[in-house]
Amino acid sequence: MPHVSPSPAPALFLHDSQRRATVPFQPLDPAHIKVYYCGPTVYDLAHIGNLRAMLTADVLVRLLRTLYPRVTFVRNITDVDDKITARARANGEDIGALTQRTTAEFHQDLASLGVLPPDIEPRATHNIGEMQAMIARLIENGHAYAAQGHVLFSVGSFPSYGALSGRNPDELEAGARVEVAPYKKAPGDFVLWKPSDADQPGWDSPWGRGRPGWHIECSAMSHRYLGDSFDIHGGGSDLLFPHHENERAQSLCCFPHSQFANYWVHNAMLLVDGEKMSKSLGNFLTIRDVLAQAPAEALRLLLLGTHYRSTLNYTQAGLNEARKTLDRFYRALSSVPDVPATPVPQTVLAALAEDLNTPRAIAELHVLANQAMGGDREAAGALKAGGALMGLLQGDPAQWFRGESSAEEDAAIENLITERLAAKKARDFTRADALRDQLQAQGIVLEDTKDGTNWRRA
RNA sequence: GGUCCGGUGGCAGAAUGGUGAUGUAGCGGACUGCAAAUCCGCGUAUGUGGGUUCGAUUCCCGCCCGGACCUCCA
Repeated sequence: MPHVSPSPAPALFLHDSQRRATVPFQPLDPAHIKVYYCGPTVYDLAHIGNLRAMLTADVLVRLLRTLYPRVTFVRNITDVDDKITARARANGEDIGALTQRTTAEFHQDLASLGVLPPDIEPRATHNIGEMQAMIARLIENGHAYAAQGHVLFSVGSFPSYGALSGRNPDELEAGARVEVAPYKKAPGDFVLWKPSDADQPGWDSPWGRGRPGWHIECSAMSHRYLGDSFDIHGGGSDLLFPHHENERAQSLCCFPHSQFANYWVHNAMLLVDGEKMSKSLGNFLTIRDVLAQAPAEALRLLLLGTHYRSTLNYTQAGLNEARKTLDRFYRALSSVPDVPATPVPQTVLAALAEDLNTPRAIAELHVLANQAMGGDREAAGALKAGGALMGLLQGDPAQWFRGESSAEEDAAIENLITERLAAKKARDFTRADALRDQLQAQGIVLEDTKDGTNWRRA
C-alpha cells in the first residue's frame, strides 16, 4: 500500500527571508544546486542552538540531493575572530591550537548527530587573499574607504542596503545601542578590515597589518567556491542583520551584475525551558551536555520535531519523548524481517518539499510505523527510507534497544532470563518476578513473547 | 522607541475560509500468571474583543501575553 511506485518529485517550496514569503524554488541551474551556510566561529564547544542551524542545513541538503542531480554545499569555519583571540589568551593557548581543537570537536559533535559534512569547508584564514581582493575592489568602486588603518564599507553607497532584513538604514540610527566609532563616515558603515596589534593575529595588506572584519569572509568564500550567484544562503535568524545584510551589500557591490544569494533560509532560535539559552541563566547546553544523557538520534528527532522557522523550546521532557518515539519507530522496523530497500515515500517527501516541514514528515513516519507494526514490510521500508531523508532511523534496531554492552553483560542478562523462564515454567512467579525486578533495577526491561523473552535497556 | 514573528487539547506539534493531523500523557478494554510491548475504544484545544463573510481557528483591526532582531550570537 505505501507508495513504492515512482512518482514525480514534488515541487520544492522554500521560505525566502528576503521575499518574506514561501515561494517555489527555482534553481539557477537545475543540474547543479549551490548552497552556502555560515559555519561556526571556533572558540568553544558547539551548543544545541548552533546544532539547530546545522540540522536545518543537513535536511535541506539531503532533500536537495534527492531532488537534483548535483548539489554543492559550502559551510565555512570562522577561525579568525576577536572572540577566538580573547579565548586563546584566557586559556593561555595558541590560537591555532584552539581553533584546530575546536574545529575537531565540532566535527565530532556533528558526526555523532549524523550531520553530513559539507562538500567544501573553507577556513577564513585560508582566504585572506580573496578578502583583500574584494576589499580593494570595493574601494575602487567607491563602496569602501580607508580611515585610520580601517577599511569601512559605505552603507550609503548601496541603495538597496536593508532590503534583505527589511530595515531602513535611516531608522537604524535611531535605536542604535552602540557608540559610533569616530573613523566612520556614517553610523551604519561597517568594518571590512581593521588594524591588528602585535599580539593580535594579522596579515599584511595595502592598509597595513590587520585582520578582516566579520562579514567579508563569507562574501569571499561563497564567491570563491560558488561564484558570484548561487541558490541558497542559510543561517540562524540572528545572522539576518547585520551579518547577512552586510554580506549581501559587499558582494553585490563587488560584483554588481550578480544576484549573490537567490534564496535566504533562516532558522528560528531555540529556548531552553522557555528561556533564552545563556551561561548566566545556567541553562546553556552544549551538544555534548545533551549527548551525555540521551542518544544523539533522540536529540536530532527532538530538534526536527519543530518547524525550523518556529522558536523551539528545548526541555528534558521533550528529549524523553523523542526517545520514546524512536523506540516505537525502531520497534516497527524490527517487527518486520528483512526490511526492504524502498524509495522515499511520497508523503514524507511532500512534507519536506513544503518548506522543510519536518514535523509533518515525522507525523508521516508515524503513519508508516503503524502500518509496519501491523506487518506491512513495504511500510517498514518506507519508514526507513523516509527517516533517511531526515538522517533518522538508519541504526540497527537491536543496537538502539540494547545500546553499548559487553558480551559478559549480555551473558549475565541472558542467564537471569533463562533462570526466570525456568521459574515461570515451575509457576514460581514470586521467583520470576524477583528476577525481573533485579533486571529492572539494572535498567533492563523484559518483554515476554510467544517465542521467548526479549530485553532492552529502559 | 523601531522592525518582525508567534499564541491550537495536560504536554509536544501540524493544518485549514466549511465538521482541527500526528504523537505523548490520561481513562476504559483485549492480550499477559502479573508486567512489558502490541491492539481496540474514549475524552479534552484554536489567548481576548470587534469586523468582513452564508460560514473565521484561518482574512482585517484593537487589546493582552510571549519571543526575536536593532552593528561581529545559530
